[in-house]
Amino acid sequence: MKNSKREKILKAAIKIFARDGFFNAKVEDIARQAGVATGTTYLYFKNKDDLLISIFEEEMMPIIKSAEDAIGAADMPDGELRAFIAHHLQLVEENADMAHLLQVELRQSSKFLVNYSGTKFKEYLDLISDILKKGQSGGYFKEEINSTLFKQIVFGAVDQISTNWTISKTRKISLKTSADQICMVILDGVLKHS
Amino acid sequence: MKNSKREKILKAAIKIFARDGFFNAKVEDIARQAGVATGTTYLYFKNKDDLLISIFEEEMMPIIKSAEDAIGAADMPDGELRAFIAHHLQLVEENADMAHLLQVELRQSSKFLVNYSGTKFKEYLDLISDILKKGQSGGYFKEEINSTLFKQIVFGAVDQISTNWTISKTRKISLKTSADQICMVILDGVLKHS
Amino acid sequence: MKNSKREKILKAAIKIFARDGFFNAKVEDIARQAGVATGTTYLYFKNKDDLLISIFEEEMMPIIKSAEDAIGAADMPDGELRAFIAHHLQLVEENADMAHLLQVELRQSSKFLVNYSGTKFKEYLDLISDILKKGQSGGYFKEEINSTLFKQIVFGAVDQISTNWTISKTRKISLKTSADQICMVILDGVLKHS
Amino acid sequence: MKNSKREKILKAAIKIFARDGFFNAKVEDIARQAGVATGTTYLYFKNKDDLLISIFEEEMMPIIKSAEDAIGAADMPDGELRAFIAHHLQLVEENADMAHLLQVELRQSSKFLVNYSGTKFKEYLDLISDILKKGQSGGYFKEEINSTLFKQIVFGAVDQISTNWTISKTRKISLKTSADQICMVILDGVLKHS
DNA sequence: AATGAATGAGCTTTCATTCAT
DNA sequence: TATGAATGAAAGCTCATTCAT
Repeated sequence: MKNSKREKILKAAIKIFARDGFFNAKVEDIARQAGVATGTTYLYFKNKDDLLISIFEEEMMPIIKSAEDAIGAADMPDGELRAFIAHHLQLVEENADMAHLLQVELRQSSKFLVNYSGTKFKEYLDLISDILKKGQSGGYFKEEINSTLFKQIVFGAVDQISTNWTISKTRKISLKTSADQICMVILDGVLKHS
Repeated sequence: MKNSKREKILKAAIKIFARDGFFNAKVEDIARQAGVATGTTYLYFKNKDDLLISIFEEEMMPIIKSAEDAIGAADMPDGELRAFIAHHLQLVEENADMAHLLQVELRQSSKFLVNYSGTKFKEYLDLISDILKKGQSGGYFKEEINSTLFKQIVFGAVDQISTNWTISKTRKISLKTSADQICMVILDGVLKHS
Repeated sequence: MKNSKREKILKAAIKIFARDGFFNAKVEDIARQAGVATGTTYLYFKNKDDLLISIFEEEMMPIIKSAEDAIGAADMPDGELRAFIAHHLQLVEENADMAHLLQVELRQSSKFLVNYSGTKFKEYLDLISDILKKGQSGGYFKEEINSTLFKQIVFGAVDQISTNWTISKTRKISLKTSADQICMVILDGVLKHS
Repeated sequence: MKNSKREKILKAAIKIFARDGFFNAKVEDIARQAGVATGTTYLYFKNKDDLLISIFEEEMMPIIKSAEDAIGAADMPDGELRAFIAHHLQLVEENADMAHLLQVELRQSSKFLVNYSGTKFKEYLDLISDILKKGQSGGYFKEEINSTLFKQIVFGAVDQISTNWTISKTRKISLKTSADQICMVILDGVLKHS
């Protein structure tokens, strides 16, 4: 494996950034976690910032891909939305560290938000707007809903619940239940069938 | 005003934290912004962390109060929800620094999230669950929706849109339009009237 | 004394730079020598480079002044040249550290040489060309000698001997003797009276 | 060529040391310039210091030899001095990197000055004192001039002018003119024929 | 002999916090 | 109370040197 060391450092960074937060994380700790010397980190990454950026750039790819697959395997627009939401929450459950980074550290500094909202993260959010648009074309979803806002509403809701679940000690409400409830509200609304 | 100096430091901290982020903000800059000496900050606050904590503890109060007033002035459960959402987005527009802190810096470290999710911030979120519960009792809202999840869904959606609006340079979509769309989705859902 | 601390750090830097060389000198050692904490150095100087630059900018002034005085107290062009040379060598004897910096560290990097050859150091060298020009006007010195080259010849000779004297352990040849010999060669040449 | 690789590294070191200065020069850069791997450097040289030392020890030899030849080809003591000076300045012109090292980096640290003033560099300077002594024996040069000081005066003058010429961007005064003027001053002095 | 990835000691610089005034 | 100069621990990053291949 040529890039095994780089990969090891990246995985270690995810873990340490998630544990300590970007600013409190020490490069030395990341290196130790990866089983390499401090200087080795700088052979593969320009600096600490580059480490965080690389995580988002490189780790988003498989996430997007598997989300696409999940959506592709679903029937009907509402099924697709359910698939996206269920997939995201499952990801949070299986990969808590990466989820924490996406939720918490990505917001850390406007710098990152501005620079990277246009890249991989945007691609991910666009999966939601694509579902909406397709559903609108097919006559399933309301035409008057703006796709830019819709993707933020859905992601915001899912993300907030994920963040709380990650932090929560008791985890009384399962992510399965959460997924169902988010879908219910987003698809049908909170108002009783008028 | 006995505590005018303390208040000045607190306001300065909101501004500087919003501008630079908690970790990049320098206590010296906060003091300068407040028009006091660096050391004076430590007469009123234990340390830099305490400054951030105090902001949430003390600045949340009037926000909660005015949100309550806005809700109280509304008719019907759906009107209350509209009121909450509109109020929050208006707050973001009028008080961008504080909004940024709530959105970005509050998430900064799990430490803060864990310690303070149970205090003033929780009170704020509970305004949403109260609206839901009242609406459920009155027969307007679906009973099967969990209030803990609902408040997170609503806040997450509103917060995500606020964050994007704050960062966005163009601000093509007005917060007024955003409020309407959020209400539409949350109240009626995205699915066409079945 | 308001600037006593700054002055102490500057003096300490001269000593440590002279002892260890610019690159080997540690800021921590300079601070310790000055009797202050490491961080204090950065209250008065932007960085390590600024420390070296400040030495040249600020310590050259009194040197130039006292050289001017020595020249002013001398009779005749040849007396003025003798005065300059004797003064410089005396300076070397009395202030070995500063002399070392001028001789060795100033040459260190082209960066410094380029940036500072036009300032205080140039002023010092110009004392020599002024002596030449005055002597030429008075009919004492040969008109065909270029003043730009002359100042370099004289300074180069004096500087080389100073450097060797500073380094030399035995110091067999006194600086007094050296001054006489430099003057003899520069004024009359090595050739026997033709 | 058995030692072609060693020679390549040495030449590369001259170039890089001249370009960046000894302390700022990276061994990796030297290796790259030489077209070898970093580690290879350490097969031929003990460490970075040894590289600088070796340059002086080994590259001085041909310089001394060619200076000797130039002197040997000259007539009369004054011709020999002219030959030495002209040769040195020509060397500076043709081999700027090596000249820079001799002028700037050799002075860098007392360590090098102390350890190496007694070796090849001393041999080079002794060419000047030999010229003086021979001229004194032949009745051409003043007996009262000390040869140790004389060689420093001549080298100092030539070196200072070389250094300035190397750094100077305009190079208004040619090295040919410089050589003539140095000779004029050293041989006949600045004083008008008394 | 040659490689170049890996090492880790060591340095500059920052900044939250203290304390003499 | 208020000041702001001084502190010094702490961390990011560099690079001479090593060593497994």
